[in-house]
Amino acid sequence: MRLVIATCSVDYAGRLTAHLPTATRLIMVKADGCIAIHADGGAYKPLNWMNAPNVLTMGEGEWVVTNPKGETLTITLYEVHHDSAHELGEDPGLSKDGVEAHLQELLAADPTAIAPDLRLVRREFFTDIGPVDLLCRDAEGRTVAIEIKRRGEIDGVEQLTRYLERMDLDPAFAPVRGIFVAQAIKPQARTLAASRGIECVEVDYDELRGIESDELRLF
Amino acid sequence: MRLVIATCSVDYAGRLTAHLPTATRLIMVKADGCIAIHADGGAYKPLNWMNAPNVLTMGEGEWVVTNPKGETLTITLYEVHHDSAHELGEDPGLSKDGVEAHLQELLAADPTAIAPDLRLVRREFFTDIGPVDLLCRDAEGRTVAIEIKRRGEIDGVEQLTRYLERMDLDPAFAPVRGIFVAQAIKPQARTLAASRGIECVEVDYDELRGIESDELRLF
DNA sequence: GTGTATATCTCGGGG
DNA sequence: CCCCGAGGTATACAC
Repeated sequence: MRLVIATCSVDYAGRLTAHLPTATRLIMVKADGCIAIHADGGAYKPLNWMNAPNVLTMGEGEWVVTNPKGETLTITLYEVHHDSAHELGEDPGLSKDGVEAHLQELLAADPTAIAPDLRLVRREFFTDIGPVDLLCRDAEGRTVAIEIKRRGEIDGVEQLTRYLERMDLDPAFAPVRGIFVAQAIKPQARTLAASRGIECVEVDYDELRGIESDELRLF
Repeated sequence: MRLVIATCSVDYAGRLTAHLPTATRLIMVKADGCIAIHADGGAYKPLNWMNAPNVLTMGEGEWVVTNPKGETLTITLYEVHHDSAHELGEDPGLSKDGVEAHLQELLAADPTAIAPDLRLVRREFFTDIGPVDLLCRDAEGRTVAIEIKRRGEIDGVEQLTRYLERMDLDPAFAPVRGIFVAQAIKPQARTLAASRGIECVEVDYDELRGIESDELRLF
């Protein structure tokens, strides 16, 4: 990784055009070729950047980065205050816990946490417009499509609505019952769901993990 | 801005928990207090970060960052390879061109670029679920709701559909004609729009700017 | 503050 | 390659 602190101006031309007036900034050049220009504030997002793959041409006081899509980033250097290079090596990468995938896993293992009469038919059931998180059947033998979100907002209801619309076209499934599941469901999402006949269920992630642990302990 | 290259491990506990095994990385500390940990590759997003406002406690071989929401980032330092601080000063900020706002401006100035019989009634017409980009009337006197996007994807069609549903409840408007406008419209968005009776129009940004320039030149 | 829409979103997975 | 969906999304802006 190369770190350059320089007084510079920057121009990006690609999906949009953007210009940075002259000021002192950090230019970060990573081993994979991607470049980011940071100011001394404003969260983690750089002011300008260019992802790999790209080609970096370092001219006299001007760096030009181009990528295969025809986007260009032009850095005009007026003064370099610092320039150092560092060998970092491969990064073992980040491990995460607590995201939707895990929530889906827990609920797939025990759909009765959503409603007592559910049994799982498939996880990630593919319709031609995308995957339904959980496909179940209820006590009456009705097909149940379940959309799981960490946070229950309007988007998720829209998504489930699309799946329901689609599956209702198939007589083998129709009429499909829809359940929207999240750790917390916002009032507007709840209202929209209600107006479309979709049930809402809130689940507690920690509690689910607790239940799972308890069940494991029984064996 | 302080730049530290160090062999370290990192743990984040907050909206989720995440762990980074020991490796050499860049730790960037910005003037506003926000911290980002970068590997030597993988685009501009840091592996871990903590935005301002937060409190950084630098102990012996361990930095702990906490924010008001109770999230914590713990950096365990094993070896520091580089440590430098730099005065960057205020950044004048980025100016952009070519985003949706400008596209909307150009089309508001001349809705006939969308369809020859349109005349503008209002820009940013507020319904109770959000603003319609352009509200027009056509030659037949029908109300036309127009949603403008840089890239035409399914979300935009959903958005326009919600506005149309809403406005159709008002007899003063119904039946509302819907037009989805973008520089390029993806096939699935087109299909969804068609199934909902929404028209699709692609516009060329450079051409619009050209037309605008021509008109200005006439005066 | 909540709600809504945007982003050069980024990033990853599946067909 | 595109499409789709998630994100510790972040960010801006209206109410």
